[in-house]
Amino acid sequence: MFEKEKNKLEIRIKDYLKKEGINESQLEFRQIPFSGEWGLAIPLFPIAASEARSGKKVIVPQRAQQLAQGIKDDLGELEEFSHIDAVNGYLNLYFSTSKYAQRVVDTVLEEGEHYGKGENLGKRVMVEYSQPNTHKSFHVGHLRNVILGGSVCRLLEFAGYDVIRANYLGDIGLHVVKWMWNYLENHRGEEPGENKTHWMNDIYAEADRLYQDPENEAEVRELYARWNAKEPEVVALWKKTRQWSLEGFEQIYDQLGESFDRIYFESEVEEPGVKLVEEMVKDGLAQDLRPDEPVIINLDDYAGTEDEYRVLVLLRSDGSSLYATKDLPLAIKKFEEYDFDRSIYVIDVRQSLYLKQIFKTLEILGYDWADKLYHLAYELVNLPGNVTMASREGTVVLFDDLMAEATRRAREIVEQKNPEVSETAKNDIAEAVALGALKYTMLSRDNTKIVTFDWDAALDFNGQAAPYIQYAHVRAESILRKAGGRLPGEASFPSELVKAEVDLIELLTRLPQEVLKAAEELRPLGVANLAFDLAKGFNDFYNTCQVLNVEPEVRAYRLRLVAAAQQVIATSLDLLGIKAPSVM
RNA sequence: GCCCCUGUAGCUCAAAUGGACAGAGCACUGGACUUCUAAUCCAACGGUUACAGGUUCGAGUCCUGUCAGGGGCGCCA
Repeated sequence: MFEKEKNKLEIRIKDYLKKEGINESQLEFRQIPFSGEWGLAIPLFPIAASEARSGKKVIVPQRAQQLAQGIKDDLGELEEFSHIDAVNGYLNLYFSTSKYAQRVVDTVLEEGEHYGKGENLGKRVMVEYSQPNTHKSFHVGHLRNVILGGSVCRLLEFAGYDVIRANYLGDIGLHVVKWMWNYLENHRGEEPGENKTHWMNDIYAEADRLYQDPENEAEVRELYARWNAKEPEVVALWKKTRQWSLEGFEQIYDQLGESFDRIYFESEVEEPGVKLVEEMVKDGLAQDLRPDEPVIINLDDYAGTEDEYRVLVLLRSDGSSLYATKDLPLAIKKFEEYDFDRSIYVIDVRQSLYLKQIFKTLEILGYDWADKLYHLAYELVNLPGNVTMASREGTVVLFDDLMAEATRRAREIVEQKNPEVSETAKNDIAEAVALGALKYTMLSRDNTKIVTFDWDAALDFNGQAAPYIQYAHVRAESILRKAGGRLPGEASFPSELVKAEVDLIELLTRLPQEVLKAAEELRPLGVANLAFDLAKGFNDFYNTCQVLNVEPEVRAYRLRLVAAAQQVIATSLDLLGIKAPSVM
């Protein structure tokens, strides 16, 4: 936002530095980190240090301060800045607040929901996320994946990428056959109820228990063989039941506000995968050790490394497929279909080595786009005591159970805070708050950090949490509503702003850079933090500055500031996939 | 045995990618509703950034080692 000022300064400062005998210098612009202050900060340490390195006898901190002072004296008075300080080796330039405050607010209001948005980059990024297994549950561990993947997609889109959302469903394998066996055995003819995923999971969990019995296991194996042989009856059942799962997932994605452009199925890449592996064997790339051992590729041999890529098993000794068998053709298919500039796999950290192997294998196969594949790893959601969530162990918190409880609690609070709004509005608010809280918990910690799921923490709506941010948004909208819904078209800002105003305006300027950073690093955390800071800044402003009951000139500029804050809070929440309600 | 991640306030987490006095929330203590929604705000309390070295003008951040926790490593997904 301040490129013009920065460029102008840079020229003048470099001129000064040249006079000091410093020809090559990289200027670094930062924000002044003091609350209530607003402007550009330039550390002079790097320049002093490079002088020291080039043999000049200087003491770096002293020299930095000396340079800062020299530049300050050389610059004299500048129109854009109220005052300039040379302190601790930094050159601090404080904005003339009225002019810049107005520019920030005007820019936000003019650009509206596009404020902070990047130019179209003409680059295509595919993001694969969610990847649930059909016929199974959808638990809180899966939730982190969808929330992270969804937010990353939004960030990339906002940053200017063309994003393709892909999902990859595990629709084949032993778990499916177990499910079908139990269905035929104990639930024949039944249909899913309202909540399809939960129902599917109950049958699966039961199947898994029954499978422990060797007799049942034998029956499952037999059904597996019939299914492999593509017996029409079994295939028909598979398709029908898979559809139930898909509809169940659709319910969940709707609720989460996610949708996909392309859904891949494991079943569609299995055959191509087996063929590909056979070819790799024929070409001498893979070693076929059957019948006693599987088909493998020794990646360290190709990479010239030791214990880095290890051995990847491509096909079981009985000829049946593995994950790797299918992930190779899947990657190829994705590239053929979408010709992406980048392909991101949102998958938990345990698969880091595995994906590294897949990418390496594709490289060995000669696909020059293999370097465009990227594994976005994130840590698990565990239960207290570091217990991993697993349907088979019964150690899971199902998404719909959590969602129902969170919504119920949110609903109670709405009832208490806002008894006069309509029932449907109450439900909408409760859902937005509950879902927002769940999402924010996942997004406001780093991808590399394990989330320990705890009911009390997950359902705590206080403090640094989505409802706090949503509430700030509600307050802003409320003021705007009471003002009559019309904003003054223009308003000049006074030269003296109070601290809360300056802080809030400074926060507004941070959105574009945070979005850029978050998209680049595939890390929504910074935006999550900014959303909270904005809300805090707004609440502080709300508390210290009257908007409606003040003189017209003050009312005018503050109304515009409120509108700008409302916009930026809404945008940052939107990037996190969190709804910004008008009332709560 | 090798590789990856984590270790910051009692608890849960931040920290503009090496910069100014390490910041929030929760919990605890005290205060603020007749004024734009108190799902709010203010104040106080709380730190040798696991430990030991090193690099640097400057290290929570980079390097080496140690300790602790988690994860991964030929036919699970």
